[in-house]
Amino acid sequence: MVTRDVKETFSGRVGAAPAPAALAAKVRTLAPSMTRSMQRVAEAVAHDPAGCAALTVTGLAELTGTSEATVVRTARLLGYPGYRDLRLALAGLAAQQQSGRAPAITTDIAVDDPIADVVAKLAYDEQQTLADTAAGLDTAQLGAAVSAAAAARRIDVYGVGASGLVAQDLTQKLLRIGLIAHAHSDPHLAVTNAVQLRAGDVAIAITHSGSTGDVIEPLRVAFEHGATTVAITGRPDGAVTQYADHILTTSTARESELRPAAMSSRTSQLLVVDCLFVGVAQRTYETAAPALSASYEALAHRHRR
Amino acid sequence: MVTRDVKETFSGRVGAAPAPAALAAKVRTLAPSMTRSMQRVAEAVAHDPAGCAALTVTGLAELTGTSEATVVRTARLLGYPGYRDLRLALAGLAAQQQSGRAPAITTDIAVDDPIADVVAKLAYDEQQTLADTAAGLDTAQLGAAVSAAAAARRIDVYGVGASGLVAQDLTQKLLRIGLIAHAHSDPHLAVTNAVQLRAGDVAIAITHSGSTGDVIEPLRVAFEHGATTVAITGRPDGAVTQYADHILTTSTARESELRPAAMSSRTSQLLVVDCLFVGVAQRTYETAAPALSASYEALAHRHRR
DNA sequence: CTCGGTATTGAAAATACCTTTCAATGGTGA
DNA sequence: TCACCATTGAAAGGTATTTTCAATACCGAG
Repeated sequence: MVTRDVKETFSGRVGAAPAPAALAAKVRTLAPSMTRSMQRVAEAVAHDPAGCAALTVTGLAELTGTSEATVVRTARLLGYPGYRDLRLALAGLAAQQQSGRAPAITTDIAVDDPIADVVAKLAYDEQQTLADTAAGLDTAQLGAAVSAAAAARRIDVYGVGASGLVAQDLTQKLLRIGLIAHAHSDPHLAVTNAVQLRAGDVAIAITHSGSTGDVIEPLRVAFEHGATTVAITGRPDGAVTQYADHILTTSTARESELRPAAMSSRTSQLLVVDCLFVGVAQRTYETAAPALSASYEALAHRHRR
Repeated sequence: MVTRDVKETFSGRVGAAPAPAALAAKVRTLAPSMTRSMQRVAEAVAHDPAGCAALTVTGLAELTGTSEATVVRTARLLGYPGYRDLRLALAGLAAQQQSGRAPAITTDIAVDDPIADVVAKLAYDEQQTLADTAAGLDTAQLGAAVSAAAAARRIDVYGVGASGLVAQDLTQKLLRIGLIAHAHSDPHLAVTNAVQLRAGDVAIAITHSGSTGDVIEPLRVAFEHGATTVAITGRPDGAVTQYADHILTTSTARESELRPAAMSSRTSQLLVVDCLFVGVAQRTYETAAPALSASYEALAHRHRR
């Protein structure tokens, strides 16, 4: 193998598209994978886009008590070629906020919140999660995943815990349009099934943390057997992505004591899965449409009895 | 008299404030006082703000067939300290223009919609569903259900098909805070378990149509054995409600060929289930909080290995 | 038509800003 | 405790921007 010197330049670049309005979401998504100083920079940027847009690298470095190098690294991690471009995006964001809507302040759910507040806050947060996810989703990656799935001989989906339910949701729907799909939440069975996959098949791993071994292992096997692999994860830098041909990023809303991460990650994952499904249904419309109405009929009879 | 060299720097500055969105107007106002080359630059800027924002001084100078100096002079005339700041304003303007354009999300998803539209429409629809659900949820009923569940000896949840996943989601979370909860999607097992229930237990049926026999039957049995029964349904007039002490209504968003009802009903059901969960977690905070952090710890270790 | 003066312009120097390198540091696991 | 790797910022190295300045175009008067 040829070893090549890689400039630090592109090493950290994770997100594909420079996000316009999805910046705050992206910061949250990538925050866990950032170093402390980078987090400080990211926080400053997310907290006051307009203010930061007015600063030079040096200024922002001073403000956050870090160095220019760190600022540039952060900009790279957020998906921009350099600080200059991050700054431009920031200016855009600032303009949007100012002209547009409210900055959306979310208070956490407290133990003594009345139930009506709980409903309002949860609904708001999940709406926010949806918006963030949609904004941060790389449509090129999604399109590629859709194409692969639509043409697949067979689709295996891996997910454990809360993600397991999302995996089942996806397969339920894919089955409805006549595709061959399986959800595996048992890691052993997942691996033994993964060895059956070959080129033209598709394997999809769903993991919020991006580091769930039980899900990575079957994806690795599928990858090595030549299947097209897709990762749906909240951590585009996670271990799972090294075996993923296509990466679909879910957004990470902040969690709190009473609102576990599983809640918003699930919302985000489901949206991605829905998009994937509709995309596949579009591509296979000829067969999908009659299959859908057939299953609809079948259920209608079941209810009527 | 002392003659001093005056830098060209501030000579041309005319406008007082850097214009945010009124840039095109400013260009027109100042055009007559501009030299020919400056007019070319101003015209380019007014014509395609987004495009120019992507260019460096040198780029814009080349594009307009002028020099960097002229570009800077034009920026100054427009009221900015230099080209850098004009460029930032341009980026902001571009972002505003773009966001102002409505994505035409009112329409249904069509077979030939590009994938980006699919994402936007789905996200929008699900957001709408959430808002509708939150607005239509009866907090009194929800509060009653929460009280019952928080005090329950045991909680059984019934759901089949897509609702089965929601049932599992709920039980997963309730288990996490130390409650005893089971999800049943097998109607036979559901009924045989329902006969075990008695006063102080809670049975929850989840059905979008409100008429799913497989779910109604176990709820009826639970009801007759004295358990407190809850129905989560999109049809508050459905058959399921006759055995329900508390009714939680989910919203019914319109469906289309490519977007089956299961999609938005699931979103709606999940919100209701989340509210129920958080409510219960609040009431049982003493035991729920340590249980939540314990399960968090357990998972963290699993990922770290 | 020619000349002197002024306005306009761009090439190139100077500067500010951004990016990269690299050595020092601090934390982590063996 | 030691060796190692990740993290960090100082400073070197490049670009982009700004300024200078000389060349040129323009204009009105003689």
